[in-house]
Amino acid sequence: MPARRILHIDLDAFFASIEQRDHPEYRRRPVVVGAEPGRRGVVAACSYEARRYGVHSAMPISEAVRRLPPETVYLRPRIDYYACVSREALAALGTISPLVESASIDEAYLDISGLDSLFGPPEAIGRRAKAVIREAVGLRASVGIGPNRLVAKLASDYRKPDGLTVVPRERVQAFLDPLPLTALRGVGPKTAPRLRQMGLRTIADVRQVPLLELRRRFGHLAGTRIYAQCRGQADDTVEPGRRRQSISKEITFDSDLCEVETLRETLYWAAQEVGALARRAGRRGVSLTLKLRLADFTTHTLTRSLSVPTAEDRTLFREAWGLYRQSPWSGKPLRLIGLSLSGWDPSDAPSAQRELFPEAGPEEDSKTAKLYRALDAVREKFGKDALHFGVLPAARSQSPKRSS
DNA sequence: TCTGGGGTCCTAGGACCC
DNA sequence: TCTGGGGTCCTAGGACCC
Repeated sequence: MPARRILHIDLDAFFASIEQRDHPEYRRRPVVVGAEPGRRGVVAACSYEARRYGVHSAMPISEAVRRLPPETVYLRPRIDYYACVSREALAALGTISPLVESASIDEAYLDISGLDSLFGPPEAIGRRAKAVIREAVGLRASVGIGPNRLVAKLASDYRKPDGLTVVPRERVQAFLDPLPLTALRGVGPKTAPRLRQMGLRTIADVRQVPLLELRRRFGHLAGTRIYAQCRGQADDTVEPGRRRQSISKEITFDSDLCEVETLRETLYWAAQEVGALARRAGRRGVSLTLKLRLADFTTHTLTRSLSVPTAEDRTLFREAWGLYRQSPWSGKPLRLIGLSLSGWDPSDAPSAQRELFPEAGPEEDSKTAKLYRALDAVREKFGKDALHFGVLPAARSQSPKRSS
């Protein structure tokens, strides 16, 4: 197997940048996309102007409001629209390599092994990736190139926004060594303090710890993975066809809720949403998980294996409601309720699916994106309630079960 | 500070079977 | 009246990521 070369591309401040692209008047102003100020929730994304005030994604919206100046623009996310833009960008990357894997709505990995003869050295391929994104969707991106996914990802993080970093194989250890240990994949808010307590700060420090010691402290797999990553060893494969393992819908109430009828309606709404998404993906699942978060933020899940795979709203609701009623938390005030479907029926073969439920192609996405922009223009001109598409389906119209 | 919503993957215990 | 060992499935919880 010849050595691989992986490119990671990350669209800078994705949600906020799309809004600034579409609304010139938002440019050079702090833009926050996320929860509505005054309600429960967090920042989903923010512009670089907002980051200057110490605001970052996942920060409670209340804290962001405290820090940001009055000219800040607060927007609710338009995820479906951003997903269209994401697919347009992904399609553009397909002109560089056929091996493109979407890692999230704003990131992708490309296998660019052996493309030098076509496009030149890695730097040239990196510049080309940024250029095709710019041309296709008018957004800036940061690119990292390395011998595997870990190094490519850390390289794209290295210089932002609009960065390009290439780490050749022989420079990997020197690149990794000074980075903080939180750069390791799988080292988060729980594991990082435990490593720091061992007197470790950087990846070079963690590299001094023996394999068995890491396994003993963090478990076999996690320990093995930390050990390998410190040495620049990581997954170097790109899987273009990865499909999701589960489909879920959840909602946090504005204030904790224990009113049974509202809970029932919310759960029915969630079942409809999950069912519709599953049917659109051509999937039926056998594993249904109900998620409950109590007033004190403790979270519980209850799973039921169904006898027959399903994507049917009423079945999903019936089973989920049954789980809720027999759970020890039934009747307690809830902060969040959610529903998830997984365990896909293997007979729902992806090939058959694509015929039944074609994924939106680049053309449809570009058309949809244009439609969104046209609708926005109308709203801007005639007010945001100018577009009203008749009667909403009953359960959906009740969907924002956020008690005020 | 007071903590969204969408996911992935891992661990561990118990049931069950041979 | 004492009780192995291994494999697999199911379930709950937890850590992490964007």
